[in-house]
Amino acid sequence: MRQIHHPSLAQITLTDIMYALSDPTRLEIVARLAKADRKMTCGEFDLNRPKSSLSHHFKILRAAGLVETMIEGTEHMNTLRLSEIEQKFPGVLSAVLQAIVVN
Amino acid sequence: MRQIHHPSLAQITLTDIMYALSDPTRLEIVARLAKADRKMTCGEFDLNRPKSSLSHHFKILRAAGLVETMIEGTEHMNTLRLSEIEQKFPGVLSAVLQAIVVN
DNA sequence: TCTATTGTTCGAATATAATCGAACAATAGA
DNA sequence: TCTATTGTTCGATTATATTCGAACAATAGA
Repeated sequence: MRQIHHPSLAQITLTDIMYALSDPTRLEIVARLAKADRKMTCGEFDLNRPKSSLSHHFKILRAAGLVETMIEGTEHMNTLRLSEIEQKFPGVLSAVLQAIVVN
Repeated sequence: MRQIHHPSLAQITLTDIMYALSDPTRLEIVARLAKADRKMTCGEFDLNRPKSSLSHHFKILRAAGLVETMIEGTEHMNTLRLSEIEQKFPGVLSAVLQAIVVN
């Protein structure tokens, strides 16, 4: 477990971002992270799904570069990489987040 | 053939949009349509693929609400539904288009 | 050292998507 | 009516994703 890989800004692609956001569960996770604006453990999002399924979705969010996960004890603390994504793709993620709130 | 179904604004979902934009070929089609800013036939995008594959991608773009196709003679004229999508999800598609141009 | 907690990985089943040739449909124009 | 043009639909194959239980790994705290 120990270390978790995160892509650098240069490695993040628009298609990966779009793909990660095309699943309702993942979109929900991203929305909750944005709204909370703090580190959240995987368990806090009590979506109605087994651990292994959630772990899978977090893996995709991390691989896309949307979520950063830092290990603190036995917990995995997740944050949205909002400012970084905004730097690379200005307006994309912020507009998506706004769209989730409104719609 | 005759008529082609297009979703109404109310039927368009963010996840469908994200999914449609997660494929490089479709993203390319959307980018070309935006840049051209005019009606384009399917054949004009000479992507290196068989007709049936392109037809499949256009179908998904239409179903997501991104592309409108009007039949003129034997040709199918495609346009981006940019202003409509902007109305429902302000900033999302325009930011994506900008990101394609820059990156 | 034992146990509880948190999350990942594995493996297998199921579902969804991409790809492309061939056949088909609609229309324009000769 | 015949033919060329433009795309769609069908059907089959291959590739990717999703889902979830079970086993595993890392750590904290008793």
